[in-house]
Amino acid sequence: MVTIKLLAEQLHVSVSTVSKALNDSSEISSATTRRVKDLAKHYNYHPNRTAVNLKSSQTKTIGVILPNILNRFFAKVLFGIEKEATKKGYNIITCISNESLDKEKESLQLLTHGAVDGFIVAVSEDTQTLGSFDHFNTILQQGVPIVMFDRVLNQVPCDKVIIDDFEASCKATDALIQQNRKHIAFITTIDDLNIGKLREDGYKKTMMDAVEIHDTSLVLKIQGGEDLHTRIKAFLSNNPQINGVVSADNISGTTCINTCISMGYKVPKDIAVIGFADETISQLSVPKLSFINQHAEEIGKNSINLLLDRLSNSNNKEFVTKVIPTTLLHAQSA
Amino acid sequence: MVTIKLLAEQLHVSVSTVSKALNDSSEISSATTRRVKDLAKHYNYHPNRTAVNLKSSQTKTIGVILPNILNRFFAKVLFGIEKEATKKGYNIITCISNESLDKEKESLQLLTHGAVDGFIVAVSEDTQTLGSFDHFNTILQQGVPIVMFDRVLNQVPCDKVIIDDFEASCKATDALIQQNRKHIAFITTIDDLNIGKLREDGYKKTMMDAVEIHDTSLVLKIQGGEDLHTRIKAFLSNNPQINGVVSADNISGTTCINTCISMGYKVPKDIAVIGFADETISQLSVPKLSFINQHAEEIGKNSINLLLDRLSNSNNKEFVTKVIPTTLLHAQSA
DNA sequence: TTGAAAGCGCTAACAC
DNA sequence: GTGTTAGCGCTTTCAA
Repeated sequence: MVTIKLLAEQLHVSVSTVSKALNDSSEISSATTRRVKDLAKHYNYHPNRTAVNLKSSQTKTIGVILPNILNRFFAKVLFGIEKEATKKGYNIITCISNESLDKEKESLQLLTHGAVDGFIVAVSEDTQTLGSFDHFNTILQQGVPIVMFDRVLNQVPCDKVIIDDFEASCKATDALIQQNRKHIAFITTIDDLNIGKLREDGYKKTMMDAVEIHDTSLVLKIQGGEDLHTRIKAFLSNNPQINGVVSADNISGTTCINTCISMGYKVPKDIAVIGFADETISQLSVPKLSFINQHAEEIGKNSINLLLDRLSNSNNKEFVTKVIPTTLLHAQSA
Repeated sequence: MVTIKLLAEQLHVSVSTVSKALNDSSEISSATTRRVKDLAKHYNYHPNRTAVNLKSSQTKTIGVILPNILNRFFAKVLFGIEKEATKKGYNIITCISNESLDKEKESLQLLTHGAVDGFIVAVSEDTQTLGSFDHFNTILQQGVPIVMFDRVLNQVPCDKVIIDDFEASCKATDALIQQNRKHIAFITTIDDLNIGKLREDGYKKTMMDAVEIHDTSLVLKIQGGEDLHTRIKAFLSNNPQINGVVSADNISGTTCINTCISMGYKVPKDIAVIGFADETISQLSVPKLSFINQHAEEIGKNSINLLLDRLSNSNNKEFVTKVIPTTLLHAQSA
């Protein structure tokens, strides 16, 4: 490894001269600066990150804790975070909690002590179910900032980035109602998450408020491990009056369309479907799924910018909760 | 931040005593060790990672450079890497090259100088197209080990983890031939990647070798940005003799099934489809896609283990290329 | 059994 | 304009 010391020896100057020259200090003559930089280039010298980190007590890296990287939404948020982080000169350490509270705690612990400058996290299912939040507050008290996104904990005082799940679901349901559909079902595989409940509430509220409907019984809750197609098919068979579906997660909408088609329904004529998804998922069905776009990349970008803000302004601003607007995109299924 | 120094002062002992006690050195009396550990727990002391890193000149973190995290295959490999890394006490810094050579170079550069102990990378499309590889060899010469997976560069002497794309494609094609299908098409969206070419070669070889077939003209190459459904529909219309399809990537198989269904074909009766995918993707069509499973998680696990091996055995073993066997999984589309 | 001191690579007061 | 020195938090030799 080539160090400042080596350069100093070769040039018969002191390490501080080299350091200053490398950092374009005005104290150093331009001649010396040139010599130093030339030699540095020649040796392909780059400052040792660890040493710089220790000296500056910051790492220029952010810990990102995700419940599940195989979920396209989280992958996309990560993409957004990485992109913006790189632009701002930060690296990201990714930890996957796999929906487990213990893994989440462990990752926080491990990274807290000097490995990262702050955290971006979407809490695990476990954490949300168990209502556990002490581990976050401990970190916060040590002065390490956290930004939570999507799955957030109200009991933790920190910056947050969310979408208005309730409103988005209202929007989807209402779009179906506007098409004069009266038998609208709600399908969810995320009943155990807060955002799942919010989306269900949005659906129910909209249905209750609609003229001549008031029917909120058409709710299908599917647990992990169950076969989507089988459950949906049975559900549709048992409720032949259904002519619209709101899907709360990012895969059941697609499966719903495919199931409808396989059962001989025309989509959207007989049954219209709206899901929470994105352009890519939309393309996976024929007809293409109409969807609520959550702008996952935007969520990632906002999360890291909120964090970097907090990192640079040590002054204690009020914590903010940023709501990223959703968009209803009419593809072909509604 | 609570440091060893603070503990030492509180206990009226030296920092070295504290350090040794914390590390269970036999030099220190059990009484002192206890006192130190108790106070450490009381203060929730944990060693500063950066300082330990600087001292030990290792970071216990691995740089992972991926072309595209939105591709499910890479997300899954990352999942496998993270899981195994955590088990072995390593963290991972994730960089996304976004298929760009420049970003790939930049990430390597930035992390090389003391930020990570080694790299796991799948090279970008750019890199492969341009045949650029100096940036890897530079890193290697500095003694930082690299493991390449899936998209590998023959010109770079390092450990590699791949699947036998040629063989996998042969296997898929042959399965269709065994069903007495003679008009088998090949659909690809990854024509510009080596693995894409290998899969095409496997298909062609198998077709040429089959009795009474020798027809390898039914190849559909789709570029990024084009609409899959539209292209596939036109292709199938123009070639009504097609009764089998091998899809080279992990989305066109699904779209192909949906397109077939929408055109009134029975799947697999009229047209059978096999893609490169996994259980989750398979579920997105009705009928479910039969697929070549690449065991992405396994690839991740093997990659990091190869890297950690290389990290611990500084002895220069021969570089290995590990081939992870694929599995043909018959779901419902073939 | 404990402590002093050096050093990992770097930066930045402070001297010269 | 350049050099000396201390110190970031830790480990580890060596001395006591």
